[in-house]
Amino acid sequence: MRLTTKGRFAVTAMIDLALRQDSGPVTLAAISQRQQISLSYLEQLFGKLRRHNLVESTRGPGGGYTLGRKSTDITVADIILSVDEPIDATHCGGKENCNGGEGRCMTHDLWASLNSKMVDFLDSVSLQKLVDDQLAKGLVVEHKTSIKRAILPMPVSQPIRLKGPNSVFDLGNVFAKS
Amino acid sequence: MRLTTKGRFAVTAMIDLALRQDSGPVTLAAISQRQQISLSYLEQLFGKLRRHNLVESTRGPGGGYTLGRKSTDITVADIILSVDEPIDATHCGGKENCNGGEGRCMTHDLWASLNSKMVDFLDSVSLQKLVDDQLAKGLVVEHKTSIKRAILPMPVSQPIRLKGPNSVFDLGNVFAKS
DNA sequence: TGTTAACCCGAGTATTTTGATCGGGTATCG
DNA sequence: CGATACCCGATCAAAATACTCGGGTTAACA
Repeated sequence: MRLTTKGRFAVTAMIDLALRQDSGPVTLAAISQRQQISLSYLEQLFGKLRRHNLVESTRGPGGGYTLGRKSTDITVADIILSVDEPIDATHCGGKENCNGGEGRCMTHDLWASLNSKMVDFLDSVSLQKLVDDQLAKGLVVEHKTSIKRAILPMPVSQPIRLKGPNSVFDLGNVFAKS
Repeated sequence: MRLTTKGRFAVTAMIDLALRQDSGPVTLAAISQRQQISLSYLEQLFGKLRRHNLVESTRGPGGGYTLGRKSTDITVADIILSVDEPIDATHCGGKENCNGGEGRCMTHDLWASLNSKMVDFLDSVSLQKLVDDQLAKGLVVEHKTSIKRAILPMPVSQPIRLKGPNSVFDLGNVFAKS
């Protein structure tokens, strides 16, 4: 399990999607605008999310993405594991001198257990929970105004890269009550 | 909060230290050998750990590191936050268009709360707990054989880089019980 | 039928982080 | 003094991150 902004972007996008999918498929272009995430980057992330069945896609005009299953059945762990695709690397690679004599490489089971606890935790938070949190905080969702196909030119606001791989979780209020 | 192998290295090294500090200061060279982490990298990590008062250093021959406080009073969160030194970056940097109209940037409080839950969790696991886990798993600690200063030449086994930034948490058994 | 909206996808890029190396310090024990 | 060990900064290769580009394919609609 890895925690980076990559996962954060994915979770943010999924919340945006969950908030709006009732009025039909949501386009990545729309999410890109609202959440200030580059369109192409979203495409990469949603490619993974789709391959993990967390979202379904509809092609062609009026298309977009919808959730692959109920938002109560999608967890933060699902999302993060989909995009991070970590797969192993235990530094000792499960190889030779991992077990011998002087008890080296405590790393293996140590992190396996700590990691599984992390996953358990993130698995206990559903997408719906996060959506509810947002709604509780007063976020107002504008539903698409009636018509299937709104032909607004959409003045493309380019998401600006603030800093490079800012693989960072906000730590501003670590000790604040959630 | 970020979870990478950097934090894992730090935690691993701290466990090693906690396991052996009773017989006096533990040298980084020794940890480097046992845990297969490059000496210079350890120096960087322990520099940060020392600045955060998690460890104390003794210079000169016979010197090394000891814990800065009881292992029951050091948590995994302490260690990871020390070396990762993340500090912010909310993509919108708390700047302008974060609040306006259509409720953009849910990211802020969303991740603040999720993050603080993560920290709460990692803060609930003490270094002593991890040490106990290791001991329970049958790890045997060889204490330094009596004398203060053992003058063994220490055949320097170079830690081999297996792959680059393998910033990865083992995911082998995500669904295994801890 | 053709245009257009949208997904799709792989190749390529700049920046940052990672993990390590090097080269020099400084404190301290004997 | 001299060895041990902490200290520290500069530098580096490899990788991951965040993003761009350029071209697809699918499908609604006129």
